[in-house]
Amino acid sequence: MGQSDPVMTTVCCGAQVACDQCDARDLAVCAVLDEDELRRFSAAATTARLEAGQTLFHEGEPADEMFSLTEGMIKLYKLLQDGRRQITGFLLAGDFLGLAFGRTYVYSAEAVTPVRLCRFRRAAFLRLLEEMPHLERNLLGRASSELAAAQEQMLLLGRKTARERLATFLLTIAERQRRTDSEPVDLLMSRSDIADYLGLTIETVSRTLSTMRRLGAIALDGTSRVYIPDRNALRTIAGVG
Amino acid sequence: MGQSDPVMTTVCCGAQVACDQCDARDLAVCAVLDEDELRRFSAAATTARLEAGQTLFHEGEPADEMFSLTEGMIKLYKLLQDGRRQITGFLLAGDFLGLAFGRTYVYSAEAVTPVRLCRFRRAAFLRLLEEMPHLERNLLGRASSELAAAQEQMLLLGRKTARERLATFLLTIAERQRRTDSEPVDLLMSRSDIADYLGLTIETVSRTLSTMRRLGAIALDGTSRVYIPDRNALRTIAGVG
DNA sequence: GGGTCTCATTGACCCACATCAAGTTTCATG
DNA sequence: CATGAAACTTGATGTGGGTCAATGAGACCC
Repeated sequence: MGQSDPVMTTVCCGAQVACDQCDARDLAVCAVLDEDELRRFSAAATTARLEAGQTLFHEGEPADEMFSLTEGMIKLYKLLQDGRRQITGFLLAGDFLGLAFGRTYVYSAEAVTPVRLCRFRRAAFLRLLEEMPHLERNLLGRASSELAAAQEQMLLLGRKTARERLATFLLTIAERQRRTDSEPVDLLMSRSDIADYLGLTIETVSRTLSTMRRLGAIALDGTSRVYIPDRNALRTIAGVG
Repeated sequence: MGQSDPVMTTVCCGAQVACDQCDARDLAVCAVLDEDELRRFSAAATTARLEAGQTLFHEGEPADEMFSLTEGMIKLYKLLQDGRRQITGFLLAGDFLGLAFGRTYVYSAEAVTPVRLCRFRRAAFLRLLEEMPHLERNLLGRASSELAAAQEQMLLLGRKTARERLATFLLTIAERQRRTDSEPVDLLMSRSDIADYLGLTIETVSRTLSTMRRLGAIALDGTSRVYIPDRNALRTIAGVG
């Protein structure tokens, strides 16, 4: 999947208008900019779209663009030469990706669903960063929470059982989607993505979900809709975290 | 280990002098400051010392101090309630820790060797951050590399075998210590720390090191001195990475 | 120099999860 | 609505690394 080139729809101008209508307007880095800053910011941006399965960039490629995700879901992953894959994160609207002070990307990025992004030339973005201290502070805050999430994930990968991993994963998704206890969550990604995110195989993911269903901890509607009748019960299974 | 309170040796003034003699002067965040900035910076700092095994802070405590490590090694870790532990990193001179925009520390920090640190009140540090854009950029750069390291570690924890984990670990240490191929590296930390960093048990760490010794990939001098005769051979075992 | 404490190594056995192999469901397409 | 492919589930079996237990090796102290 995703070996074709990304579809880059460049919007010539009218970026200001686009920002007003943007789903991520209050979530993304641009939320901290004033009107004038936003104008300069959006002038430096073009927009891009990808279909599900398309690759935005590969680990090791020169990192000369940075992105702000405005719609859809993107997964970040790293590969070993024999094809073993570790997904290091799923990004949603408002998330920033591609920040690299080194020369190359340190992970690959691929669309899980159709996505829209704002796209910046690296040099242009770094210039904006110098001009706008808010922006830098916001990115530092983002990096700092991402780091905390990464450490949480290390705890999961290094020390949790399969059942604890799945429970933790479902709770995290439920919180990100801000669903109440009775509303279902939408996984969006495949079993294979979940497995590669949790350091398991698809079979173990499937079996563990089935067991949790049998125990009444979750209910499944189709393959990607999950009901969590009692979040605290799941928290117990997750080993809190 | 490390349940006693940290020993905080507050140096009343003379911080400027201390900076001149500091091992980490060119490695730490202060490396980017000019003379005047450094004066203000060091005025806001006190110094602290910890013995091996002492705890600097615990996960969940209010994060009202931040630290720059100037000497020795500190480990960061997270715990599950039943005591399972994941070490998320080992810090050396020049590393910064405790940066938290949230209210509490997201990990615990404990001295592996005797350490010295510069210590800042959170509010004072954040004020310095506003005044000194270099500083903020430097921290963003640090956060960004830490994030890359964290993702590399997720790949290790989620997808590598015990042998690959150990090989990767030894190579990383060898690079951090900038040893030539023939010089030995010093582990400093215990088998239990290594195990909790690599998501293994002490027995597996020990067995795997013994196997690697038998294969000639490494030689051991005592328990913590490791010779790596051919780093490329180890790289092959590590699955490059 | 012997005692003891901690840490590391080694061995025997076990189990959670991986692997291999069928099915089964879902969904796109004519 | 039939058809095929891809994704998912389930079952049978294997195994890497965990668990439990014993032994060895330093370090420190009297």
